[in-house]
Amino acid sequence: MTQEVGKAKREQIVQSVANHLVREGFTNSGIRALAVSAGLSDRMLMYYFETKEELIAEALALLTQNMAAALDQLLPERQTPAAEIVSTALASTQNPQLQASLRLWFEIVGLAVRGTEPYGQTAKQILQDWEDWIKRRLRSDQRHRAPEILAQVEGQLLLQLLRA
Amino acid sequence: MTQEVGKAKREQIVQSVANHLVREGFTNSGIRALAVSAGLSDRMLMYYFETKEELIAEALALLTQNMAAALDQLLPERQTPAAEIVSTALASTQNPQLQASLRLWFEIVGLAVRGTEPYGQTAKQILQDWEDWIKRRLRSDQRHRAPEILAQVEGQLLLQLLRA
DNA sequence: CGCGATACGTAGCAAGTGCTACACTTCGTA
DNA sequence: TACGAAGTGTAGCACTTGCTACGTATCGCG
Repeated sequence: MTQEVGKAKREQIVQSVANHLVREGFTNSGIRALAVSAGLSDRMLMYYFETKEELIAEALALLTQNMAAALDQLLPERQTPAAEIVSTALASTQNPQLQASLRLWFEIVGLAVRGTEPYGQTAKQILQDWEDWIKRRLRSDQRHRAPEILAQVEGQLLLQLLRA
Repeated sequence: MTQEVGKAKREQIVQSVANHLVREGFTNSGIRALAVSAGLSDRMLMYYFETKEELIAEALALLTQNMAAALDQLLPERQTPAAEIVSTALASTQNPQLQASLRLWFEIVGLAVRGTEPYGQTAKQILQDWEDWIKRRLRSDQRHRAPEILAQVEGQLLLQLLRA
């Protein structure tokens, strides 16, 4: 079971690993590369985390939170027409930081479709966050359109990233 | 450079590898596993193909063709309202064979967003095939909507596969 | 002081990766 | 029938993967 020791250090490591994942993606993210990014030895990584999967899961959870927060900053929470929600979401590819996160998102999707954890759960959570974000900006009588709008956003983002 | 020998055998190997990829995805698709699926030794795989990348690229090219053919069978080539195009495309997740191909597609996307070849080129090609498929079914005055419809389809497929 | 928990370095293992060296047979053709 | 190309088996290399064994330094606390 996971130890309760070195909480502050753990959190700092998780933050470093999250940054690494956004920058590099999942290729070249072995424990040695992650350890370098976090400024310690791979030996220490396995000291603070029982398995690599545990480490990745925590980093992804952190990124999920950050992503949700970034979304909220993107557009104030008020009644907004669907078209504006879509165009605002699409504009996020202009921001290099957000674009890197989106690349990572589609990598997670690629892993999640095979059902491998923790990617499946992470993907569902992120999708839910997107949908909630959209719902909070739609007029109440429009909320049922959220999934359709989400699909439009995801599809357009995919096209934008692949056609770059 | 690639040799011109054993063309028939090569094609049969490529077919086997393509089937393997659809079934298994890219994880557990090392040359040894691919060799077993193709019914020969990994040694022979490297005899017919200079690198693994060459083999994968050819298998993906074959799958791209097959996918385009499968799409054409899905809906006859005639003027069709956008909504029907979308719903027909979405119904493809009901067919297990097509669903497996779609999973692979999103895996390819995950690799392509980092620009790693041959996935980037393959992804662009498949996207183009989808778009052409849609265009051929739209009234001429509706063709400009093809990218938007494609986005809707891709987004809905993503949601369907992830929420399963 | 002494002792146990926390923290860390060095080295390495077992399995898997793409790929290769070398020896051998089988075969079509001249 | 001889000879070179095509085809194949056995073994292994160099490297990366996640993870571990073992020893030691440091620290708070009784």
